[in-house]
Amino acid sequence: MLDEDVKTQARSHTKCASCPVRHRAVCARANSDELTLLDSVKFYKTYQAGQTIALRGDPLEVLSSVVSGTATLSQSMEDGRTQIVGLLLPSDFIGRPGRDTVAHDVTAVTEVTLCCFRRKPFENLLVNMPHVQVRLLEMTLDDLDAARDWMLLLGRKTAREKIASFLLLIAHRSVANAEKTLANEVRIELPLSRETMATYLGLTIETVSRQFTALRKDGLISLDGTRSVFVPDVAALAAEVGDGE
Amino acid sequence: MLDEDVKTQARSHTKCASCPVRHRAVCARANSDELTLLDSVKFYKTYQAGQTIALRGDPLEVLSSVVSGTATLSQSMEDGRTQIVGLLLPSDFIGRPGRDTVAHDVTAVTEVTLCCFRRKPFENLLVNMPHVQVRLLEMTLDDLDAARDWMLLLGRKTAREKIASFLLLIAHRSVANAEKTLANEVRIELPLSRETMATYLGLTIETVSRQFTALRKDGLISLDGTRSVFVPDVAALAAEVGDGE
DNA sequence: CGACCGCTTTGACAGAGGTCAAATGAGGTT
DNA sequence: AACCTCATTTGACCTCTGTCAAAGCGGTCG
Repeated sequence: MLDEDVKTQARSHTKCASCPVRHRAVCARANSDELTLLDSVKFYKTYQAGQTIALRGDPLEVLSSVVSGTATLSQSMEDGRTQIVGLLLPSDFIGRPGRDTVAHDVTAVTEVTLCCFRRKPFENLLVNMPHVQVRLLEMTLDDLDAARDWMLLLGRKTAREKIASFLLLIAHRSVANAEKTLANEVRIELPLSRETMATYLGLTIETVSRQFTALRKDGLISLDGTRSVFVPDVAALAAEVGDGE
Repeated sequence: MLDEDVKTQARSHTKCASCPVRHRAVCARANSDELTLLDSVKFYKTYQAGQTIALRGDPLEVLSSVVSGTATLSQSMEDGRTQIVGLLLPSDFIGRPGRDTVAHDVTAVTEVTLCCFRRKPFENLLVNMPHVQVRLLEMTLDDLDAARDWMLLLGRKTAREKIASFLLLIAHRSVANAEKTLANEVRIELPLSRETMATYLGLTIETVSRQFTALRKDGLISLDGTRSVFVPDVAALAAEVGDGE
């Protein structure tokens, strides 16, 4: 994990106190003692858009939290078919204490900054950081719920429902810091290209594009450029996802 | 969770020492102190095939391990479309410490016996059972990996690949107790009906049935009745799943 | 033994989404 | 402004899987 090509990386330290994900990441409920421990061993690392962060099967030497940017977890078949199995947005955790191999490919889709910990020291510190331990289990359970929700999407939803679900997912996650409820109209900045969305939604790029066009023609969204989506009526879009919420 | 309709249930105690899942379940690495704790609070509960064990949104009052039988975790949409998001086989854990609501519908597909713990007492004991705590995180991570593997199957695999993957999954899980490697030929007893398989694989029952027929015509499997599958050449079937393993 | 019931298989057909190919558009660069 | 590149959109067509319907099969129960 985390190759050593220094040309494309940057390292630096930032005080946890001023960290943008301080209250949502694995350290969310750490007390000041725990925070001091973490602060002493962490280091930052930045990856450029498109860069591979880790490959399945690599020795797992570094665990990290996403501080800024977007990355994906993906799984591929021999013939190249690929499915994104997780979106990594700021505050998400990468890697598993207790595992010694990377389970899925990790790729930066925008410039990504990670707050990294070497695995062994982190595991050793963990016994002295009960709040971090609990938070880690909690985040893992959240990831599991998210994965299972996505299974319903992949197995049963139509292309239109998939796109609507995705737009609302991004809308929710991007306001997660601020208010928890969505306004009646929202502007969404998509962190993913059409192709990456397709890989996440179990579709092809053409189908994604056609569904964007269809939603636009139906007045459910309007586009400003290709990455900026305006939703004039969130409830109307939510009615397209098919399930209760 | 765990409704109180006594007509369809049975309760009893069994010593952990003689438990068939003692070395694979959440108690796998419990020491004798921890085991004594668990033993003192656990109780067994049996559900009939087809019975609902818990529904999404129910208050989560009981956590449990599957001792025998097969159950499913599933998620449904308003219009009835349903996706099974997890198979629960012996040794699997149901429920999440720290959550107060059931996240997915749980249904018995065969007669199922659970080893149950009331949630609050279990959570309190957990701080005194570090080995159980670690095992729980480990099992949750395994579940997460399994869910993500399934996302690849649901999003990208063809019907034939899905069936082949499923057969090999069941083959592996049913010998998990004994040897870890699969012989070159295997007999598989399916715990699921065609319909339940379809719900798990993101297919319809007709497609599942057609793929069984196709695999049989291609000599990759033979059927004895409808639930017993003989695989004469495991490697040949494995070549049909599409991915590395 | 024969009727019945639920599960499974098979058939005919339709449609959603994939494939292949070309056109359009949006950013950069010179 | 003209050009280049790459992402996106659109079009035409095809195929896999879903839908609807009927037939087959295996138990069970009178």
